Amino acid sequence: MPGVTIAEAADHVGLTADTLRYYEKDGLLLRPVPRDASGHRQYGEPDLRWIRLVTCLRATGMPIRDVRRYAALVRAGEGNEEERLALLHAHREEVLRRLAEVTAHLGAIDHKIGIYEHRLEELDRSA
Amino acid sequence: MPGVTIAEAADHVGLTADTLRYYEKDGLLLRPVPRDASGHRQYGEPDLRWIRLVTCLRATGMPIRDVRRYAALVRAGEGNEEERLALLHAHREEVLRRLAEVTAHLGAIDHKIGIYEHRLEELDRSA
DNA sequence: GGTTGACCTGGAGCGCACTCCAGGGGCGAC
DNA sequence: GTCGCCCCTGGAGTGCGCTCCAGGTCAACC
Repeated sequence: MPGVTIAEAADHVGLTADTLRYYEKDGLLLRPVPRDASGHRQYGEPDLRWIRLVTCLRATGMPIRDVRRYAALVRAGEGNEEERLALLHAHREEVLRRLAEVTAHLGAIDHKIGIYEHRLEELDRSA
Repeated sequence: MPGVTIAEAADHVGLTADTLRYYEKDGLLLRPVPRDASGHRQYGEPDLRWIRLVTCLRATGMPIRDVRRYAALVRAGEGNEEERLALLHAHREEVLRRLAEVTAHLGAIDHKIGIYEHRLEELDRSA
């Protein structure tokens, strides 16, 4: 048994079967997922590993089209490592930028929360 | 001059005029923005302050519908502070959850970057 | 008084990332 | 052999959050 079904794969990586088919059709995977005799997909460990990396990229906000570009680079084989690295670096910078932005805005919200808490305390005391 | 034009307001808060109109129509603001004699919107300082808070909420990923709920609470006036606070708290928790998730996934990507950097160094040395 | 430019409205359109569906095939259990 | 279940495909539909557009008003400037 060299692979798992799409339902099992979905379960392992935390996506739905529909999403896995969509990713494959959209060129996000390194190869067409192998099939068994009746045409059902059989995900091997390498497929799952790659999909887990894809979910890391997606979960950090990389757009589908960039994942596709990255997959294309890996698919093209050795020799473009600089390009892959540049893509990952650019993404990393973008993620850090967004983390900083969210953190800053969260600070403002925390401030607001503090104000409400203070106000409610006052009400409590005066009650 | 008790207010600024929509273009100026958009500029101040970092949104577009279209988005400001959309927010207003969608119930994200505390009140219909006041108009001048010819029907043009005039944003006052309170409007701008509120919109800045809205952008904080949006920038941290709060869905439009939750911003609308929050706006409705504030519009309803005093007496529902606990509810507002609960909403903000829930959002805060959600943001922290997402920050942690992104940070974790970013770690995996950093690891990948490290691998490529190492590999490229090796290539350099052997060249 | 004609032109320009900013604003108005209602509503259509768009990009993204899925998500769902109809219609059909294969296979093991009873 | 038929029931139930999982899988297949191509394509349509969905939700979100804007973004754009046509057609019109108004004030200012030349």
